[in-house]
Parts: sequence; structure tokens; C-alpha cells
Amino acid sequence: MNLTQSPEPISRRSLHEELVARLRTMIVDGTMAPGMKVPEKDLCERFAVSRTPLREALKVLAADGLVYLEPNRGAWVTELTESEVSEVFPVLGALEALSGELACENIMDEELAALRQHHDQMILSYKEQDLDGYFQANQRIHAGILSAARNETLVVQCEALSARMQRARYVANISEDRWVEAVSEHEEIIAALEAKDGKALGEILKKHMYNKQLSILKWLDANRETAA
Amino acid sequence: MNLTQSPEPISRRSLHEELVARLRTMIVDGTMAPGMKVPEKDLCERFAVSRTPLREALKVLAADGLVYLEPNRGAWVTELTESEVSEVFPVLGALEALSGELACENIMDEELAALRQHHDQMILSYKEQDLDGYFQANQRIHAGILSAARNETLVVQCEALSARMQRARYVANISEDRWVEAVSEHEEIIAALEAKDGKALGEILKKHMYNKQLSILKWLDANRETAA
DNA sequence: ATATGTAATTTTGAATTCAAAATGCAGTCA
DNA sequence: TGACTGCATTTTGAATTCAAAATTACATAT
Repeated sequence: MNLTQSPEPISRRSLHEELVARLRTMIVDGTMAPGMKVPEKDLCERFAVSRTPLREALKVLAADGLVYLEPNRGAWVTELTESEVSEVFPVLGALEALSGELACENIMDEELAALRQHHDQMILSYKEQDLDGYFQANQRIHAGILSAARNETLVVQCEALSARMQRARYVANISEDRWVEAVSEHEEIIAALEAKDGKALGEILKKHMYNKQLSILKWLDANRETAA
Repeated sequence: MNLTQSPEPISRRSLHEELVARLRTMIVDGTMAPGMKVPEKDLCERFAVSRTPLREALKVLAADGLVYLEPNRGAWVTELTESEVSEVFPVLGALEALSGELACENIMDEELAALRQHHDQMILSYKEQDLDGYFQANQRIHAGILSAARNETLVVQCEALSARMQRARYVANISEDRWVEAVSEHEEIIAALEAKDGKALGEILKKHMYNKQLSILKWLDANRETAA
């Protein structure tokens, strides 16, 4: 038998891996709300697994900062506090800035073209006031820059921290003012990218992150008493 | 009863937490060498625990990138490859740069004084060619800057990535040339810190990291055939 | 009624068990 | 000799079990 192009290996997934992915999604999209006790027994029944793999998954999510464990008391979904937001965003800003610099060095023409399309799509969604479409295009742009940076470690770190903040973005409905501002920042982003100006792109992405932070902090502050 | 200053909660540790800490140490200090299969049964006997908590710990270490898991085949200590080093150091550089900037904003006088002492101690160790003392002082300086940044998330991220690189630092014996260079960089670091020049400190720390990367890559390259 | 003490129940942490998968080892045949 | 096959052994993944800890419910006393 001659296998010139070897087929990709059959990827197998252990139960706990699958559970990590599922639970992460549930936390990020708000199905499991911040502050909520993780219902171990419930989840076991729902996913039809025993406690062993579920608990393994919870340990991993705890290391990621999405849940916290209290010995002998169980697991809770982490709250999104002001102080956490104020800690995570600067770190995310530094990492996105790096991703911008690296992307300018390594991006390929087809990738750049795809990003330009996503950008135009995003502008279109904004003009039609289509928030879902906007979010999706926005997501794709950031993912595209990150992947163009050619640094898997950076991807992993960014995604882990983003996941922790994502929950807020789902709930925090963007204000019209912030939306206008974000769109204008994105014009700068695509411009810097097309000019391959890494330094500038890094700065803009950092600023972009900082503004997101402010917008979320504002929302958190406004909803503080509501939640409590 | 009036508890004006509430006592700190009694901290308890589950077995798996303890195991994560112990195994991490064993991997970082080289007791478990890169590339080695993790001897599950052995470790269980050695620590006198069952497989359940040990395996939970391995999942966490895998999420940290210190081991990798192959389904149905077990766990291995991750190798330190050129590509991993080339990925992790830039990320670490960006994070250390951030820590420098934040430290300049937030450091207190006593902390600065302590760092100056560690620095002087480090110079002394260098003059006496005391590598252990030098490493220790060096470690304390970086930890001190990080803690002065007042950002727990940043600390966690830096420590996780540092742990992955630390193994190399243990094995890679610093060259005399690199040592001279590192000492001179540290003079710049303490100067920027005392001048509270965040931008400059960030730049130097980033450069410092980059030079460490080069030095480790050189070592890896020289030892490539030895290890294989 | 509120606070304290006690027993029953539930939940958690970790050991054990069990089935599936991988590995190692003979024995067979070219 | 060398590679393939089938069987025994080991290792792994996950369910189950069991003891310890926490929670709840209830009774009693102030």
C-alpha cells in the first residue's frame, strides 16, 4: 500500500475534553450564569456521564478561571467583578497588541483579503444595525489577526482570557456611542494592517481593548444593584 | 462579638491541588525530564494516593502546557522545542513589559528599596561568580516587579509561561558573555524602575526576555544532537 | 421567637472496580 | 531470519463505591 498523502489521524476525544468544551460554552454564553453553583449531579445526568470525567473537566475550567472550587463545598461559576475586568483587559490588551505586531510581519495576502471582506461586512452590519452580524464579523477579524500572528501559545492565552470576558460582552448591550467609536477604531485597524504597520496596529488594538474595558465597566457599574 | 479585622480563612487544600504543585515542581526542576512518560502508577505509590486525584492533576498540568495527554496512551512531559521557545518568549516579553509599566505606576517605596537590595545582592553574586545566588536574586527581582504591578491575572499568566521555560534555564548553563550582558540589562532595569519610567522599563524587560530567548535557542541548538 | 444542639440527608473527595484499549510476547508461516 | 497473527498482560478511561464533610431539618431550651 502506498499512501503518498497520508490521511489525517483519526482524532479521538476523551470524555473530559468534550466536557471541558461543552461546559466552557455554557459558561461563556451565559447558560450557566456567573455566581451560580455548578450543579454536578444535574450535569452528570444531562450529559449521561459519571462524576469522574465531569470533575476532571471542572478542575481544568478552574485553572482557566471560569469556575472556582471550594474544597468540600463544590464549584461555582466565577462572577465578573470590576476588579477582574480591570485586571484581565490590560493583559488582553498587551497580548492583542503583540498579535497585531506579529500579524503584520506574517500575514499572507489571502488572509489580508479575507480580513478586508470581514471588515466590509462588519461595516455593512453596522449600517443595518444588525448587532449579531456585527459581533460575528468582529469576532472573525480578531480571530483572523490572531491566527496570522503564527503563534499558537498566543492564541491559547488570548482565547482563555477572552472567554472570561466574553460573558460580559453577551450581556452588556453595546451603547450607540460606543458602537460608533468601535467602528471608527476598526477603520484604523484595517488601515494599519493593510499598511503592515505593526507598531501602529498594536497601539490601536490596545486602545480598542481599553475602550472595551471602559464600556464593560460602565455597564457593570450601572447593573451593580440590579444583580445584587 | 465584634470582628473588626476578620481573620483570614483557614486554607485547606485538596489532594489534587497538592499534587498539581508537587508535579509542577518536579517538571520545572527537571526531576521529570522533558519527553519522559509520566509514570502514573509509580507516582501514585510514591505519593500514596489513588489514581483519581493524580489524573485530575495531570489534566490541569496539561491545560498549563507542562504535560500532554494522548487518549488511551497516557501522559508525557512536554519537550522543550525550538518552536515552543520561539512562541512562548515573545508572549512572556509582552507580559513582562506590561508588568514593568504597571509596576512603575504602583510600586511602593519599601518594595522599591527591597528590589534595590536584591539588585545589589545580584551584582555581588555575579562578582563572586555565584550562579545559584545570582539566579535566586534574579528570580526575586522579577517576582518583585510582577507583584508591584498589582495584577493577579498577570502574575498567574507569567508564572505559567515562565514555568514552561524555567526547565531550560535550569539546564542551559548561562554563558559568560550572556551573563555580562544580563547584568548590564539589570542595571538598566533598576534605573528605569527608580526613575519610575514605565515605558523604558517595559522596553528593557522585553529586550531582556528576547536575549534570554536567543541564549536558550543557542543552547538548544548546540544540544540538539546530544539529546536525540 | 430566636438561638443552640442533634440526627438525618445530601454532597463531596478519593479509593476501588471494571471494561476497553494498547502493549508485549510467543508461535506460525513465508 | 523476519514479519504477521492470536493470546496474555498491562495500562487507561470512566463508573461505581465508600467514607468524610457539609447541609438541612428538626427538636429543645432560653
